[in-house]
Amino acid sequence: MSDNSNHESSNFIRNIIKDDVKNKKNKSLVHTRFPPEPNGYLHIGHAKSICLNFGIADDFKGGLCNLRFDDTNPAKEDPEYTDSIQQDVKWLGFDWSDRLFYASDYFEQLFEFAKQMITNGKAYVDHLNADEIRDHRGTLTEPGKDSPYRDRSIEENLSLFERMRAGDFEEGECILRAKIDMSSPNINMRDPAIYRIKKAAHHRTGNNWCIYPMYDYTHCISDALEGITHSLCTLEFEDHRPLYDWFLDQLPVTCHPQQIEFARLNLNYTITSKRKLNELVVDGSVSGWDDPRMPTIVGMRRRGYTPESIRDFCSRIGITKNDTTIDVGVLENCVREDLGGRAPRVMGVLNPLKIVIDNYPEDKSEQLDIPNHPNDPTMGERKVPFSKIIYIEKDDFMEEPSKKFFRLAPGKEVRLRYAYYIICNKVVKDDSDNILELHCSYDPDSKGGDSPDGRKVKGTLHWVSAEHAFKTEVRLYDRLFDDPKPDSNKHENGWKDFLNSDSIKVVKNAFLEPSLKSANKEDFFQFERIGYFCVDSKDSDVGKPIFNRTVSLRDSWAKKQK
RNA sequence: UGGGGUGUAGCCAAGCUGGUUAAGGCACAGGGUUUUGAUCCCUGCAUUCCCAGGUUCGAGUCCUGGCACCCCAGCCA
Repeated sequence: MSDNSNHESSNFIRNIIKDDVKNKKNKSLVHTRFPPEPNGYLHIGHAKSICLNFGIADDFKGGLCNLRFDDTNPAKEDPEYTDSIQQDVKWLGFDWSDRLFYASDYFEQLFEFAKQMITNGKAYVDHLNADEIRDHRGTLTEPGKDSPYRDRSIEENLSLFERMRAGDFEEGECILRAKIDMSSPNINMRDPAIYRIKKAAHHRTGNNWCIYPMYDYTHCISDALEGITHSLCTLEFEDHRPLYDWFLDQLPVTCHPQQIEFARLNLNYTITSKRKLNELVVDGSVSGWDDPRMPTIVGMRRRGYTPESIRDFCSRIGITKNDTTIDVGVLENCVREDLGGRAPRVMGVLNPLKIVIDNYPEDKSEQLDIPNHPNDPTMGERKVPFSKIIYIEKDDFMEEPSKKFFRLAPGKEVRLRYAYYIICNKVVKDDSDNILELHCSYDPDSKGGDSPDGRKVKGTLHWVSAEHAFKTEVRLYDRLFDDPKPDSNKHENGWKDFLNSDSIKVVKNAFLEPSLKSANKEDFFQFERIGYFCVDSKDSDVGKPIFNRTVSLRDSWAKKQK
């Protein structure tokens, strides 16, 4: 199996950690965490973070990585997501062992810490409403103003905060805020909210709470409580770092993790925004979070991407603070490379053209022994039936070929892969000039695809015996968007205008070699000369697999045609 | 116009405390092998590191000054 994930190239975060280990910081321990909010499905951008966090833990002796759900907003979170996230991380090949945590596990502790902050004069209950708070916050260039409630006594704050917990106030009536500095040039430091009232049931704590802690307050404490050494997050949290450090400095925690930020993943022709992906699901643009066109982990899995290929991708793109956009071609190349080495080869005709081999006996058929992989004999062979009537791909025939076309044409000889040489003698058409079938003759001496006289044929075509063909549905997927930046452009009607109308083409009756009838869900193959396909995990039945195209083969001929 | 970041090829990205011909991958272009126009294998692809000055025997790496782009004004994360 190909797997480069253990041979990460250096990046600035690894370098920092390497130094920390060398300098015996944190007793030379490395402990990271992957902290998703369970409010949606994981996507390729999360894979980058997962590979970074778990990858680093794997690379350093004794390193650990926790899985922690950042579940502080009951309005948006759901067990559907905690389940899928765990499956996805596992499927990607990572293991959090017994270290599965929830921020909600810390609610009681978080509450106690908040009371301590009040006691220390570092937090207060503010009765300004949301609009007033915004007005008091100031702007990017102007300082904010203190709330009139900022100097309430410790006793009053304590009692008010207890009453918030007890449910004495309505949502929006008041919040607990940190008392820092309303004139800080960093807006995050202008007395940020710590607790807000939300009378909503939480997926784990039920109705135990009607106040919920905010991210900035919860995250750093959760990290500290778990003994995290390096807290890796994306760039937009960079100016939250002073707050992260401030909270930990106020509290009696013995661990103070180092937050390090890196750039999130952007892919061209792709959208990675939970909100927008959700919109596609809700409005029916795709069939669900696991639609094979989605950049979600479940979607990519169903499309035929392997964990190995995704990990390889993540290691190739690197980790920096540069705001960059990766070419999806890199991703596609990663699956091709992985599957190229280990996908069994098979033959299937998607767009059939009938061929009658005139000199092949009427009722004869034979079982040819065909290797499952041209470059890897250990993958064995299979039997593929051959007979008088076969199908080839329509594109593989041209009545009036250009000089560079070396597939089948009238009077031309080609090889049927692993079978025989055939030569085209006659083109049969209907009244409106459509080609109905081709009549060819074969060379019995060329069995297997070689002729004893050593004559060369340039073209080799895949084929399927008509009477033996297994007919099933094949789906040809393409990019979901046809614009490289569907996200950023201010197109009149928004990003959905860039949805690619050809992102799925369904071939209802593809003609596949019969061995494919017994393929199982998630099995992958290379359909020779076409691309990589996998058995759809949802819509397939035993004996009736349906195939999804993961990615096409590189096609320099098609490229030349343009 | 406040604060925080980033600028190395078409797209990513190494480049440790300044030292030699500026890694590697993707893409692209040529050539070879080939029973997949696939794979594989060669070869080419930044006199130059956002720009301008400066320090130095020597700068992508240090200094100064510009410029460009990204993020921040949720009781979201």
